[in-house]
Amino acid sequence: MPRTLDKQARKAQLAEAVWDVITDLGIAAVSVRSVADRAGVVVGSLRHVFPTRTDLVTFSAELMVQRVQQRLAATERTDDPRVDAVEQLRHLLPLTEQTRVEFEVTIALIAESVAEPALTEIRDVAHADLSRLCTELAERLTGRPRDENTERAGRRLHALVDGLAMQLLHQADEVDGEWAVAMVREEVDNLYRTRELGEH
Amino acid sequence: MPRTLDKQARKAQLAEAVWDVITDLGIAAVSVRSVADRAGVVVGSLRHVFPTRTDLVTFSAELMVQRVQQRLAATERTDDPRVDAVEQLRHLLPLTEQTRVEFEVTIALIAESVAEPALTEIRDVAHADLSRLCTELAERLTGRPRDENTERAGRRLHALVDGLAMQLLHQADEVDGEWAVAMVREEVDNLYRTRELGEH
DNA sequence: GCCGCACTAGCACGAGTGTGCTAGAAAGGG
DNA sequence: CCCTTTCTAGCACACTCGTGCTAGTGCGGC
Repeated sequence: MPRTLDKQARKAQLAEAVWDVITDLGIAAVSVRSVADRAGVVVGSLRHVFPTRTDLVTFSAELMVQRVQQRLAATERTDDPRVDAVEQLRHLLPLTEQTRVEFEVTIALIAESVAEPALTEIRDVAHADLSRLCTELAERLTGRPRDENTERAGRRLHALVDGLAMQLLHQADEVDGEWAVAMVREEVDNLYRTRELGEH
Repeated sequence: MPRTLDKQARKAQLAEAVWDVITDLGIAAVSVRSVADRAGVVVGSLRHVFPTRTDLVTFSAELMVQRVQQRLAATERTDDPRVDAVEQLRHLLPLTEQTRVEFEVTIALIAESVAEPALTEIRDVAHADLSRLCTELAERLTGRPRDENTERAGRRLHALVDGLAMQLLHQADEVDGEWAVAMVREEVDNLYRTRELGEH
């Protein structure tokens, strides 16, 4: 086998360049040339890994979803389901530089998905996963099996987190966003309280 | 004065063509040519009204915000603040073809605003207006003057509506979305209940 | 009538786009 | 050593883009 490079690392490097361009110049500025420049690579090399622009942007979308899910899975568990829930949901809010980038990129990809069918599927899967997570959290918090109540609670939690994310995006970077976390905690505590009600 | 056309109507016609293109092909496909084609007008005519692309898209953003606010203002009042609140908030959810278009366009404009500073301002103003509406609704529902409690309730309401909108967008067109309205109603009823608590 | 301006129609240019293609460089296996 | 395969580098083509510009067209006012 002749000279071979770490293809996964190269792909990740290019995907990160895509995110850079999106946050700096917007999704419209994402072209094979701009991304190659940003990654410090010539167009030919980029196209050796991603033959078309669609390949490039769909991969960066997939990697983004994957990264978020890894982070979600990596939050360690405690014996208090409330703490766990808040800790996981916190990772979905644009509170840090990283999560802020993630959210901006997500918005851009949603906007682009009208023209790029492959993105629609990625987005749908990610959304369904998030929805499932929220429902599971609701089950764990209330201590009840899945029924229409826990499902509704899960959807509500999901909506709250998405809406708070939207609001944090409109808020300047330096302003503190812990009020949003407090609001999530409140919702989580409310769900937990119904469990205590049932146990009594 | 030589031959003169209704400039406002022409601008609106072109703005609607912009929305059409966004929902069909995505924001990336919005060009002076595609929009002129969609509106059944030659590029020269479009450019007589909107000299640059930026003028075109900022105006369509402004018109969109204006339309939504007109509809909000046009919802007639009853003597029950709960009914009023739900009726107004319903207009912010992508439940009909029209509101669905509005939401998709909003997403597209958010994505584009990274590259187009004028859009950022429009978006910020619209978001602040919506935030104010939600706070006012919270005040009216609880029957309390503005304080940190009603403000938090307003933010919560706002987040819920935005999040539900996001979820409805991911839901196929034909599926019923009244569950989201029910969730809004639930939240509104909860706020109203704290008023009864205070009155007792 | 006919003058003047709002409007229509479209050409032209330079820049940027995605992608097909080819030629060279580099590195591991024989 | 050389040979094969991966990767790099870049040219070329057809196309779209925004915008500057000019020539025509038709209507309202005099």
